[in-house]
Amino acid sequence: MSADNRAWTAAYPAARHAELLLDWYDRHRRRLPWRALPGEQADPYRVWLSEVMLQQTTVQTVASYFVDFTTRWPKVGDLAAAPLDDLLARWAGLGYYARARNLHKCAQAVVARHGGVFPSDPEALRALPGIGDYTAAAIASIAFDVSAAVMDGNVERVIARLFTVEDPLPKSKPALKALTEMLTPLKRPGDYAQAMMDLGATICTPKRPACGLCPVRGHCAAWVAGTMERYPLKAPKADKPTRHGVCYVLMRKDGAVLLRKRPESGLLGGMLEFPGTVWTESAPTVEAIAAAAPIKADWRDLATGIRHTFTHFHLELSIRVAQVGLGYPKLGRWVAFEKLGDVELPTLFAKVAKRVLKG
DNA sequence: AAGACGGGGCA
DNA sequence: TGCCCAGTCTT
Repeated sequence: MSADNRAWTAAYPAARHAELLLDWYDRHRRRLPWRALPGEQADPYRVWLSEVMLQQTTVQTVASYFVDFTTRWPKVGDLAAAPLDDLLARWAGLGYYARARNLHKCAQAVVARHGGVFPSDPEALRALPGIGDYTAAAIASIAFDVSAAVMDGNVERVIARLFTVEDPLPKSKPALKALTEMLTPLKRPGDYAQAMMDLGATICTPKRPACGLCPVRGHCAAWVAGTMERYPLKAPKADKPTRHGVCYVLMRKDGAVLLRKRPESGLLGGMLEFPGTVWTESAPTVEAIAAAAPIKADWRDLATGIRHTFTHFHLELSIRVAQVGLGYPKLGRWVAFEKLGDVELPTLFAKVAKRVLKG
């Protein structure tokens, strides 16, 4: 850290910063389905559910899922009692399906370990499935008024700019966390955390931040220097390989298609898929393609397949289609084509279905 | 410490 | 179309 940086940090007016931010939040707070009204106590169940959904996922995407979940399962005990497959079906499209499996485990643990009441202690929360540092601090501060430092990607960016942190992420995380702890107030810690995240999402954006609207720009080292977009610095990322595969869409006479269940853990764990080859970096051999067919049939190759990008690889998936009569109950799970939206089908395979429909 | 793990938004 | 975004768990 530079001498300038140390001096700025040592002299930082943390109390004034929190005051300005909370005042801005009171005037501009976003109305979101999971937020309590001003002055009302937040429901820990709703805070937990929303925070898990918001991991790696935008507010816009989460909103409708949150309403659906809380309508269907109003209390944590309702979620704990639901079959996992029902939960996965409603989660389909949100991604990171381990979150849904852990959501179910966590609901059951809250019932079993805590009598159906969420604990307020960040350490106890942190011990529950699917709750890490971020979510534990978010629940403790938002639902229980515990002064815990909440740091997500938005907060990391805001802090890196306020203090012109020169170390790249993820190496800088401990320093950013220490600065967040220094700034988090004892009063209204939950509103402070939500204010920082709102600021990062709406004003202190990755590109072209709207500093003219920022309540704390006068206390922002990057704004003073005019170098906002330089922060946060990041370590270079590895490039993604491309994998290839073939999948089979077997259409039954009555309009149902054949699906099978993926293994409970790993990529798209516990979700449904169209049968097919494994996905490999070298294109699958003719033998491997033939061996992956669910039955011998007159398979027709679609002219264009699907390209889909996962976190760590691209996938090019070719599609083969065939028709059969009724029967074949043992082959897998038959689902009516128009009911594919109601089952635990990840977006990748929803794209495959859509492509088949278009020919 | 590094890699696994989706899908949506935006240029 | 291609690039960016970013919590938790596992190894």
